[in-house]
Amino acid sequence: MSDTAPFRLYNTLTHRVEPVEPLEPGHLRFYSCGPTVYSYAHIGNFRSFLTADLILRTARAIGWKTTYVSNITDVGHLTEDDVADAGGEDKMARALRSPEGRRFANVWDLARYYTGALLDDWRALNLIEPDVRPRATEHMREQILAVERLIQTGHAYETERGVYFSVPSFEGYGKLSGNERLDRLIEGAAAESRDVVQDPDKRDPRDFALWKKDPAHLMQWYSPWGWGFPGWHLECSVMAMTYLGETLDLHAGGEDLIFPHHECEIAQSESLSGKPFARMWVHTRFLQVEGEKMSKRTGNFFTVRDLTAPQAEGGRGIDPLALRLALISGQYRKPFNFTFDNLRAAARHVQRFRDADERVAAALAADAPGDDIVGERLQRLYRQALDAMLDDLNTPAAIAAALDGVKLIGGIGARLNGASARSAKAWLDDIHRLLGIVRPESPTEAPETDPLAEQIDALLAERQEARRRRDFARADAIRADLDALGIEVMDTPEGPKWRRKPAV
RNA sequence: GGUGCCGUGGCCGAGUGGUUAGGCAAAGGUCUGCAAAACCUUGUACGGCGGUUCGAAUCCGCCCGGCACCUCCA
Repeated sequence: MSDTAPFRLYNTLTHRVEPVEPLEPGHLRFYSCGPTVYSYAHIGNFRSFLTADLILRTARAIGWKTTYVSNITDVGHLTEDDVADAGGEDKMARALRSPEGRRFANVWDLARYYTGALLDDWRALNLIEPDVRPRATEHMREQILAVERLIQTGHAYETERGVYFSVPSFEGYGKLSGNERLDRLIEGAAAESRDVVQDPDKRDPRDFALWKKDPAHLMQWYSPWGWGFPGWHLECSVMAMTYLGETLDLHAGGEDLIFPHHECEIAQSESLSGKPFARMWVHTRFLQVEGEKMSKRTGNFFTVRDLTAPQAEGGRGIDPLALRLALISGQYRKPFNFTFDNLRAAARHVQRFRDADERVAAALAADAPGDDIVGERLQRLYRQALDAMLDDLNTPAAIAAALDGVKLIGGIGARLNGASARSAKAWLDDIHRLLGIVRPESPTEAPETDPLAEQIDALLAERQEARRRRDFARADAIRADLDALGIEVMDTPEGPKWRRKPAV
């Protein structure tokens, strides 16, 4: 694939869409900030993870090798401290005290549980498994060593409460976020009237914690500065450099991470290595839900499992692939409004892909003779989809091309001979590799047996018998009964088929 | 106050100087006992005001509006 357009992404650092140019040509080294595992991940988290996933899929589609690292933050960092309570609150500790958290013996147990839940959601949404999924708690030694080195080189200092990175010691602070002027920062922060607890011994208000001394924290490690825990920003620097080298090709995360998290990562990492930390930064815009900021208070807060769990288990029974498609239906960099209308459309689209896939499989089995009448056009459509993705992940355009292909396959109908079906199959495979929306990639634990299957089959048999007698009133009555059960019946040349009606 | 993203038809959402985006919803049609699915047909929109141009949704200026971030916290 040497004739492709360049892969271009918007680089927060330069404020421009520019070609992705791996240090080692054809090998993308990529770090994506993962979540803190103190509860179930929500759909906003997953929008960011999906951006990373699509970057990988696109890179692989043009034949690149990828090394993908995405961390799990399992250290209990502090919550925002609106109440000016001393030192804020450990997120893990708070989660442990919450109604959902009481069943866990301790914070470690809690972190382990929510890590598992994250991985389940990850697979359900067809996200590519990272090559390395490092955990902050498993890289304590590296973090402590990094702090020691920063102290030795004059980039950090110790106070009674912790160890801080000295922002004035790093010239480039602010180059990512544009927060380069101290007075403006202070002005803005003051305007927010946020009283955050400050360590009075800090030398500069911008200095940030590398290590916090806290004998009360539920997660503690012993360090040269006594018992405590690492600053939040540090883990990503350390784990990224451990697995990807001192300079990464690409670093991604949610837009909230631009400042201070990524700004601080740059300061630490470049002070440690003396080299550029990441060549390119990609940030995913926050989503809104039904036009509003997603928040628990307004009741428009959704975790992945709120939507995908079966209705019997309190979820909404939404196809995970429909959720995936809905979440990527807007470009990652634009404001995105997640609505149930979107979700409904996505569910239909996923169903169209699935139907096309099945139709093609059937045609493949039948293997009717004839020339390939779709291959060329499908190839062109794949090309369009790929080009769209290469252009700063233009998912709406890519999905449009994919839907055009589905329509093309549908339009062929019965004339889908063996040769055409082979082309269509190859096309669906390609589209699926690129966008991940055609089929589930990991086996679902629940087998596809519906508890009502027996009853449904009996009713369908009775209906077939009624139809044979041309007793259509009876047949339609049975259809209505099934409809009441949430079952949709479709009469096909091969006999009746049924499926559960979509949840949205 | 600073920084950044954005404003397209009923809705979602591409397009970035002149030629069809695509989808959802809606209406009509083909097919079907009826439905569903699939396919066909129907939509001339670009926040406002100026400017540049033969020509602007697309470039420039101003204005209006939306969203996000702004320190030790995800």
